[in-house]
Amino acid sequence: MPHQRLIKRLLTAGRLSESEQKALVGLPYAVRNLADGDIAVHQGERPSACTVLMSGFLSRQRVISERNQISAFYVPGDIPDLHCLHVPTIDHDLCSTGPSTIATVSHVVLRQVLRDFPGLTYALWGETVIQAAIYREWVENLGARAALPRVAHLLCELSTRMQKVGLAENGKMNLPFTQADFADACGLSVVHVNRTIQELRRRGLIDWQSQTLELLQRAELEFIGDFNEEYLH
Amino acid sequence: MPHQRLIKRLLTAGRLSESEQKALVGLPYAVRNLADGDIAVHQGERPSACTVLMSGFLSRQRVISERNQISAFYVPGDIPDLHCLHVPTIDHDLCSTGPSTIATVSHVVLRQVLRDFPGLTYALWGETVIQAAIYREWVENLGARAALPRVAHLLCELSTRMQKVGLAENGKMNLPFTQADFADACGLSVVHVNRTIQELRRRGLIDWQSQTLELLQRAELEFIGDFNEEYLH
DNA sequence: CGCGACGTTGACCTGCATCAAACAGTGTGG
DNA sequence: CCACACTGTTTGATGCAGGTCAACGTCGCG
Repeated sequence: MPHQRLIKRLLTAGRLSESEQKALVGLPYAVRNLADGDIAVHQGERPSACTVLMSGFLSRQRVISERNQISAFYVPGDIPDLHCLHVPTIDHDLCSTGPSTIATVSHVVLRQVLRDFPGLTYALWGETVIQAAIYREWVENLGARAALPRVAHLLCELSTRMQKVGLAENGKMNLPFTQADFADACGLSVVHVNRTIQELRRRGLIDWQSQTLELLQRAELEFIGDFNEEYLH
Repeated sequence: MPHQRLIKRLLTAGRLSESEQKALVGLPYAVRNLADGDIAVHQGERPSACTVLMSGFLSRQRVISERNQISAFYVPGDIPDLHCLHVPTIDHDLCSTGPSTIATVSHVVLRQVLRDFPGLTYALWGETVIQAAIYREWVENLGARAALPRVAHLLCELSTRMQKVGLAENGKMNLPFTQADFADACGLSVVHVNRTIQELRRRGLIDWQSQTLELLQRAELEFIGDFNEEYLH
């Protein structure tokens, strides 16, 4: 299995033994490069392998009442279709935002390793637990927050997750998302997202241009977005 | 561990072996009865046991920007704080809606059994996977649907989940929820939920009075709410 | 009988959607 | 090197779904 980000996280989170680490690292995988807009996994597919995002971004999306709703963003190290080990079909598209690289790990092989190393099963379960916590936050974000805090919260979340895999420094990172992506994720219109972002800029909270996002005043953003990073640990 | 609903579901879903079943059934637990509004687990707690809902309903809630946002409903057989095996603190209140009965199973004991029976670990991971799928649906529901389909979708989900644990027949079930609960879950105001429900009644789709909900025209409700029950399997 | 929780109704208001058009940046072909 | 097409951002005008406020109805309960 592709090491780097994922493994690093599992190591800190799951406290894997030597042999478990080796088994994980030794998993065979195939690499695939995706261009912006490419779909890694299609809605309705019954994948026979798990996808590990190695670089770039994927978004989980589906058309709901004529809107394209994004229900998750994935950063390097994430395994967006991990749940397919349990549930045969995936009911969303996993779409590359900007270019990305993914690794696929066969279910059959992975299942065998999980049987041999129960500690790995537990660790991957932990990954699902974190993803679930993120969904919960999104539910609250969409259900209870107005546009400005909603966008602020999402910015904080992305920044924190990128930081955790070493892809952001001081809240500065490369983000190939368009405002339309944010609109789809936040359940807002493009126009309103645009105005919201301008407001954040006007207040001197963010600098976002040419695919580079910088959070200029983290604390203030967290305050506005009512953000507490604990759920991401 | 308390049998009934939960075990039945795990058995069908996870294909447990004889010994795993026995281990699960043999888990010691304590029972607690809750009244309407009682809080089973408080936000910020670091529970040392998992909660299995045996009868009644729990809702996961937290105050977000001065609104009480509900991010999940739990029906008998669910384990609302299962993730606390992985993450120490729970960041929501688990609140009883109507009277309910819960069983608590010590983390220490549970962890030991999971070590001894890896198949159980896998099966409980599957529970987390389903919960995550439900969150995803809620994200989409809140992000993309107007009030009427949003409420319709939630009704369909609750009905299906109740049916799966044998607590609904022909879409008829006991539901102690108030319209305010639905408002908190759907991110709508009480007033608007009221009008939405009246619209559903007017169309002859539901009958909901004195804590009894009946879906009169399942197919039409599913159509309106764009509901597909597959994610609950 | 009175109180409190819940449901219902009407009037009014607003945050965000929608529509439309212009602008800026970037890649492509002639 | 320019014309243009295309994608993404920005701005303005207008509309509406759903929020808010306020009051009343209704039922169960101490």
